[in-house]
Amino acid sequence: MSQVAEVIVDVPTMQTNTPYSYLIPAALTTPLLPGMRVIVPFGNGSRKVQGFVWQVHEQVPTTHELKTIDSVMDLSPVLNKELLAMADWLAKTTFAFTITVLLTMLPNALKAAYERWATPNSDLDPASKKRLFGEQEKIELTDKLPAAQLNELMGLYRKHEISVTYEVKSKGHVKQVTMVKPAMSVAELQEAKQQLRITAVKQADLLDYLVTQTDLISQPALEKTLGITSTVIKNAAEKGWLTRFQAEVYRDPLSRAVDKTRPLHLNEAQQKAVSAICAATDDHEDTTFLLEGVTGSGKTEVYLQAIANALEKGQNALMLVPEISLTPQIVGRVRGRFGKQVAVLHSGLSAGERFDEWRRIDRGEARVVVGARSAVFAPLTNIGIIIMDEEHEASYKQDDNPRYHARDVALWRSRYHHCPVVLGSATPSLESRARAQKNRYQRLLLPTRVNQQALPEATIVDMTQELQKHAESTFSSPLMAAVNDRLAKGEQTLLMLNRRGYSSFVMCRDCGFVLKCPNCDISLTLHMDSHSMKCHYCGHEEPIPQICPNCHSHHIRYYGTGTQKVETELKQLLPTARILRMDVDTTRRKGAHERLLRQFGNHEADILLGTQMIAKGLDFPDVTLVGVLNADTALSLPDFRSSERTFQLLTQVSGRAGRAQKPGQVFIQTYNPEHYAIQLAKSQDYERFFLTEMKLRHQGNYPPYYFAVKVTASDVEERVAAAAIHQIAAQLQAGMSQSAIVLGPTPSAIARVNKRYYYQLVIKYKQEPQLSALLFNLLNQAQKNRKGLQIAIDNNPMSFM
DNA sequence: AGCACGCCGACT
DNA sequence: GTCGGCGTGCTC
Repeated sequence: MSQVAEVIVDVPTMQTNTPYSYLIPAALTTPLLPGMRVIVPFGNGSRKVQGFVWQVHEQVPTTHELKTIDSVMDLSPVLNKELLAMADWLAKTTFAFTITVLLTMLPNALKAAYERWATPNSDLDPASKKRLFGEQEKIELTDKLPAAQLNELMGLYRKHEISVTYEVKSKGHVKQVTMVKPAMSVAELQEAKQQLRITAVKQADLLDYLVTQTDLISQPALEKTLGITSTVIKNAAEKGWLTRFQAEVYRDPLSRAVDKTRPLHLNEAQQKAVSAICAATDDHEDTTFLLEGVTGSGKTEVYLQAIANALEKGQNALMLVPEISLTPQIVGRVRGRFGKQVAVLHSGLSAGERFDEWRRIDRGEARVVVGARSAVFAPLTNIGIIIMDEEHEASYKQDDNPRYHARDVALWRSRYHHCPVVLGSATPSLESRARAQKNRYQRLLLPTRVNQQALPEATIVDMTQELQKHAESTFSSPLMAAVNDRLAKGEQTLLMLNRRGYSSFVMCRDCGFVLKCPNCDISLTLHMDSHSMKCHYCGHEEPIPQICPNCHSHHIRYYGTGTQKVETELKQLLPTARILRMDVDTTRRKGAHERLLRQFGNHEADILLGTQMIAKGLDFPDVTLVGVLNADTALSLPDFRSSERTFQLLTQVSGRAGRAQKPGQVFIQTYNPEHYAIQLAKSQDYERFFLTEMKLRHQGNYPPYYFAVKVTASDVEERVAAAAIHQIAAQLQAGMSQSAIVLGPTPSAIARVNKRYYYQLVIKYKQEPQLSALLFNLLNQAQKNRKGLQIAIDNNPMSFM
């Protein structure tokens, strides 16, 4: 009896979201295993797609003929058993297609690149052939081809006058380098040297080198060390002195040497935490620890020692860090401790570098993985510990399909590997803290800073008062006095602004007209660096208006506050201060982030002005002052998590002050000085915040008391989106129990993005066994509607907006 | 997704 | 009468 492979094909639709059966080619030399990539014929004609082998089993009788796998792309599976099982689970819980999940787990380099090529048949008339193909034998059918030409070619294809072939390629390439090794004995080489003409200096150098060096060396490296050209080496190869061959190399994203670090001495609380975690690793228990430690309490050292223990026991470690704080500082500390066994995965890597790091993990050459959200899918085996730093960070949730939360995946893997998970934070998410309360998680506390330094003293500045005292300014007088004081002392200041861009919008003072994006429901943002107005959602760009397009007045002005504007204002107030600005615009280029931090660390600037990204994980000993310019921005958002976000951000950024010997000071400028999130952030009282916020969540039936699902419908026609969401609401209401609450339907907070209208609803529920099936049913129906209506389901959304 | 099939309007 | 528009259904 022959075998059949069940294949998940790379066609992300609801109808094809199931394995398809294929015959296995008889000529296969290696066994076909689940997790291998294959190329299969799919659909009519000769269309070929990439697929993943899901299962292999004995053939059973079927109603229709099976096609045969075209070719196998891998010698060994790119996805192991664990990752395949996880993909199945993740597709079900996030309402995503299995293929989408599988592709998310792999580096981009392993995704398929599809090509379609057209070749003329013999009965194509010569004139058309000349016109369409010119001198070429075949042309590629891409979207870039003019539509008319593409249509004509497809017409000819239907008439069988041309053929279309499909090619499926792997995007990534294994980097190869030419290696050189001596091919003669020392005596023979010396003999060869005797034969040289006296002027052949370079050849003599090369021979000298070959005589002494028996190790392998790459050709580029050899050329560089000896100062010779490739011609010399080529000639040498022809003369038989040396042989050249291709070898695989890794692109090393961290070529800089890192200083070795040694384990630090632990205080009592740290020691207790490390012991508890190590015991769980040693006993193979899937305990979840919530490591709650104030900023500067030495959480990283706890992580490192827990990782060291797992490595000693022959197990591997996974460490997740938010993208924003995946700074050279953190990576350096891990690399300094564990050296070359560390692989790093983050968005700053090129596709090739990412692929190489992934392969090092896959082959077991890297035993510690440090990375952002998607690193949770690293192909590590035998995991002994999983760490998730800053577990409350919203960036752990992916905001497009599959809408997974890295924390959920980490917990799944911990159950699979029977290993502990450490969720670390100074300000845990309410969900996690509530689970610790119920003893589902084990709580570990680090109550004091390692340097015995008191937490910084925080002052709330009431900006409504400031506004009355003097003209509108971003900076209050107490904050400016403090900044001046640091400048005089030669200490450093962090200033955080809750936004980006120069100013949030442009408004006409005469008629109130605000310049908006033509595609989206959002005002355009002024960017001084490019002298243009940009839409942060669709990327639309247009010139800055000089006169109001509505009433033609010249009184069109900038409103709101952005980092660029604040920087200009700050430079006027403090002409001598050296200011560094760090936001999305100044850190877009690769390595810019790192460079800015190094400059600040080297004391090349007095003030670091930035957005949220300066709040996380930075550790500069000379920073003694932190100013939050606008604490409110997030508070005014109509979302159940806005207080939590504000509290977390303020607490995080306050922790940046006074990390070393000098005491720190914090100023929080706000228009809501009495708000509990701001008051409790001032006193750094996480416990009171937790209790207060939990009470409100309880009253409002919000998570973590209720589960939530957000459903969004979008269409180019507003009516279609609105009608769809109302129909969905009715359908869901009918299928759920009385206790489920539906919020909406309403237009989304940004009701139009990229010429599409968005409508949404949120379901809050305690227990709805039918809901999952209802939602899948919804997706199934939506798929039938081909006119462009899109339905998105976000399980456990990070926000209701 | 991508392709074929099938049923209706404007043309050699 | 046909060419080709796109609405509908299927892909092992």
